[in-house]
Amino acid sequence: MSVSIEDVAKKANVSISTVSRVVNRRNIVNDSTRKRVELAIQELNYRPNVFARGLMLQQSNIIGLVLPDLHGEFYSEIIRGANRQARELGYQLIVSSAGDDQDSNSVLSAVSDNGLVDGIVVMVSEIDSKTKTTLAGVKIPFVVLDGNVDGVRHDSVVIDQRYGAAAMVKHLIDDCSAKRIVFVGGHKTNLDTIDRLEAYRETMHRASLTVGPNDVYHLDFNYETAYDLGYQLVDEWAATNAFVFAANDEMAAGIVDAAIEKGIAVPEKLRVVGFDDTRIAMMTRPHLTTVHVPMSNMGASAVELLCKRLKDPKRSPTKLTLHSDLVVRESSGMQSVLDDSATH
Amino acid sequence: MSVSIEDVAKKANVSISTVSRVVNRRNIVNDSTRKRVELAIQELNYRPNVFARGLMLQQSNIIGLVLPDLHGEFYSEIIRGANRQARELGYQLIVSSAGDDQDSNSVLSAVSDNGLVDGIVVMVSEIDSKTKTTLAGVKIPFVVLDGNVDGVRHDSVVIDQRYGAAAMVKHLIDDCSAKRIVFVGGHKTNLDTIDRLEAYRETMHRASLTVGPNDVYHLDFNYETAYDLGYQLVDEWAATNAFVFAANDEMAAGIVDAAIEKGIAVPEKLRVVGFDDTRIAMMTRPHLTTVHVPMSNMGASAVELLCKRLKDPKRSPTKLTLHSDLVVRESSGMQSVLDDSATH
DNA sequence: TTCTTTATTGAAAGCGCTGTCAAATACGAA
DNA sequence: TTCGTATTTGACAGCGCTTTCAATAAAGAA
Repeated sequence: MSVSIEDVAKKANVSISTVSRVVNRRNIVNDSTRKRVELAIQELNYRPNVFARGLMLQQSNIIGLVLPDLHGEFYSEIIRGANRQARELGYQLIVSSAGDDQDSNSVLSAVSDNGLVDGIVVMVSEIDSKTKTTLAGVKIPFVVLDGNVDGVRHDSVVIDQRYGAAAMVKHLIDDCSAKRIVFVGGHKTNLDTIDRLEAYRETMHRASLTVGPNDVYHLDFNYETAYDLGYQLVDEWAATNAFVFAANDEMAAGIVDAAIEKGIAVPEKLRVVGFDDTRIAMMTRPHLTTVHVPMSNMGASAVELLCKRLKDPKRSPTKLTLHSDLVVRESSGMQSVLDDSATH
Repeated sequence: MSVSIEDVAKKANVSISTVSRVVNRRNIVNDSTRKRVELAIQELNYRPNVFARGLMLQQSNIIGLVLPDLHGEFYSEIIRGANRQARELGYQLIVSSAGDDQDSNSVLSAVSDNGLVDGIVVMVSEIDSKTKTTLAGVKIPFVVLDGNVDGVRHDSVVIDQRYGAAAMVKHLIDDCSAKRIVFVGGHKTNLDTIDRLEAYRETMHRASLTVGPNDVYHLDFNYETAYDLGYQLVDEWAATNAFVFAANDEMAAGIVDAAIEKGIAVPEKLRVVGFDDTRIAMMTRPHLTTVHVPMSNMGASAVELLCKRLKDPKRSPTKLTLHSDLVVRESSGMQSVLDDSATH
């Protein structure tokens, strides 16, 4: 069906070895022969069969990207960054979502065990022992995105979220005179939630502010649930002059909307801030004060790291830390000098 | 390195043929042998090498998804739907963005010519003769998403956007008493823009309303540019009691924000509506009246159609039309009875 | 008993490619 | 002339798998 190396060889009147050499720019092939072969390749529009090649070389130039979900701006940006970087380095990207129907472990092993991909970028939103076992059993290089798996050698790309979260809480306390801050996170076991929550607690503690029993909520990072929660509690929050620190922009937007729905002005009566600095932060009214997370860069860096390891399997495991930064906009109730640059 | 069929054969004390038969559930293998082989497979955690298999079978169970871009909610949802459906049907998905650095044609031929993918879902935002030529040269099955390429046999999934756009314009005229409607679209050559613009013109014409020389703008579907345009024109629009029909939610959000920034209340002083019904439509204040486009479903349907053709190469080309629907929310200035269901 | 028929298994070809090794050729040196 | 040394090319093994075809064993028919 497709044109094979043999067709080219016949057309150029050489052996398949010679064609292979021309294609792979291996040992020197005589100039005139090379030109003949190249012409034949072009005329037949020949492209080496990836399977035959993969079978010989034991590599595919494909890398896998396994995410907890594919939903929303956050993952979209990661995919985008990863895809761009992969192409740049000559790789194809296979995207998988772990959370859908099957558990992440089966997806992971399915992707890694059949030889299709040379390596994997995997993002784990929570690490249980099962995930750990699966990951430990993965025999091809992988880099963990936004997480760390103790006891298993691997590269990783992480965000210094604690810094960003602490900066945010500090901003609310120092610049906006917050006395009470309510934290709305994702699931209790979610890694990002844990980091951000801890930084929040620590910073509160350091400022001698208490975290009350009704000051921490665990939702699921979605707009709708945050809206529902907000709809119930927004009055109380406004009455007690509480600030709301949501662990992502979507939830912040949900709470903002709930407040406005109930006639509570943001930021005048209630201050709400988010996390991630997705496009949502700029599309909600008022614009969200948030913490910038370099999403696209995360994807790209993870791919880059993986490809480096693919090239040099015995380099020592690297942990790349990307920075998160406070972005002050309107929803925290303080028009800052930073605003201009943040608007960009 | 990896465990091969031979390892399994040795362990189970049979020939590789038998192992292959067990794996592929082919001819009946004796029960006791089968169990022995299955045990060996499990113990060794054997998975057939995709390259060897692909080489024999001439198929990979991988399909390609080529999109104009990977940015934002819209494409994110398409990827999500496509990915879910692909997995369900036993396929892997390779995602590529065409627009980034290289032109879509080179991406397309790169993806299709090396045998890696069994078929392609391709979304083209505009069709020039070059794209057409490339597409005509693709030798594997492909389905065109949200577009049609004359003269080339292929399946396609399209949205009846004209219907949705017309319904929107009618809504603005009939329910909201619009006399002037400004259309803000994407590039002039963009297929979606063309469809929506034409439906807009036609519906305006039918209602005996004129489309003035300053009533149509061509931007790029982005929030920022729409914000900028809005910032300049929002006063005039409000003064002339104009409605704004943006060709996607992002641009609508940008215009809404520009208006609010300038102290023009939406929808009281200016009415703005969007298109696509992305999550953005629910996250902007006021919530956007928009046209629902089944994004996730588009991805899923395209994949499904492709897989059907892969199974039965000689079925006649199918054109699947998905429906778009008006979703009335607040930004068009009319609280409708539909609102409840739309909020969902 | 001998011949068919059926169930089960193994041997081996080959998918398209890379890479090793040896063959063929050319050319200058001894 | 004969030999050594590059230079260039082709033959062929084999990557891990599927699949055809033949071999073997088991079981019934004649």
